[in-house]
Amino acid sequence: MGRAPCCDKASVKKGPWSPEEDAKLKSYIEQHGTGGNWIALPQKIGLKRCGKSCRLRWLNYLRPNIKHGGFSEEEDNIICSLYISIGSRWSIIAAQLPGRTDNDIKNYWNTRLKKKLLGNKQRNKDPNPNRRAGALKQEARKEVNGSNLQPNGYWPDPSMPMYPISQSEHRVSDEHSSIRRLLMKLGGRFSTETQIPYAVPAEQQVYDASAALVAPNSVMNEDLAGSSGYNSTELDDMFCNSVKLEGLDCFYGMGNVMDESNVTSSSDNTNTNANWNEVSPLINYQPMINPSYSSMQSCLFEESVRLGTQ
DNA sequence: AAGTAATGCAACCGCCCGTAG
DNA sequence: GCTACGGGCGGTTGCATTACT
Repeated sequence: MGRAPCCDKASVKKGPWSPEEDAKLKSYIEQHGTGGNWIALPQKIGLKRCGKSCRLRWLNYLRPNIKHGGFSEEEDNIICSLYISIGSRWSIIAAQLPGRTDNDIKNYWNTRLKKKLLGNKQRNKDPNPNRRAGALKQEARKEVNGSNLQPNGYWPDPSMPMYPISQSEHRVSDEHSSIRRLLMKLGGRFSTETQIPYAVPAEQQVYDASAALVAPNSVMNEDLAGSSGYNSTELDDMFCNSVKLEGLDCFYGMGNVMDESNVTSSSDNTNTNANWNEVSPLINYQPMINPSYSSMQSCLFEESVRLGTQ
């Protein structure tokens, strides 16, 4: 016997929320709170919606101080760094980015960050947009013909074998670990500023495996120091003593502070699973050895070779 | 201008977990 | 200890918009 559904699916409305529904839900929660029971809430306010749908709408859209879009480079780095360490636990990642929801971050990762790493250019950032579609069609044709040349200048470039698309499509489960390995080698630093708009000469595409060995956290701290104004020793002390770092909220809670349950999760204030103490021991930030687009390309190439030999 | 493909995001689905009875 | 239930989460889908031919 299966579980009883949380609501009568035949009588609840689905699809986009109307402004009226938004207003009803928002005003009720602002006045009365959720009452601790999302399932009962829609009946109370006369909404023909599933309780889960109400919860999602509130958390992802109606809640105050929600930020949409416009991810900064710093946020990119945080997302990538945390993805290295904990994988696709979006609610935990969202908890480190005030105003961001897990859904937002998940979408951002799936639609942009991942594609950046895999070498796809964003449409709206294409320096030569008129050529893009034609180049893509050419790529498709050449893949069919067994060629890997990329005339548009984007990675993978002519000197590097392409990540085999037909195979990768059947390796969805490998993709997560593959990207994680890539990010680990890159040390979590991810910047659009480092992208280069032309093909990387083959002689520059040598990946220095020795340089990608795990480095001490203090090196990561040097990175933080650069952006925060603290030196690495101060950072070490602060982390050890649970001092909240101004401008480094993403690392807030690495000590006992978060245990006091007063840390606001951007995704869900009641998210008891987003326990930083539980997760932080798993996190091993590594430095960006060579934060260039070419090094990312080389890493991914190496990864594709590794997958191809499995 | 019309048609097509690609993209981004809101919303849904289904599973897992914690907890009350 | 068992069961039912609600909350929470990650994965996936559907559709509107945008870019391009």
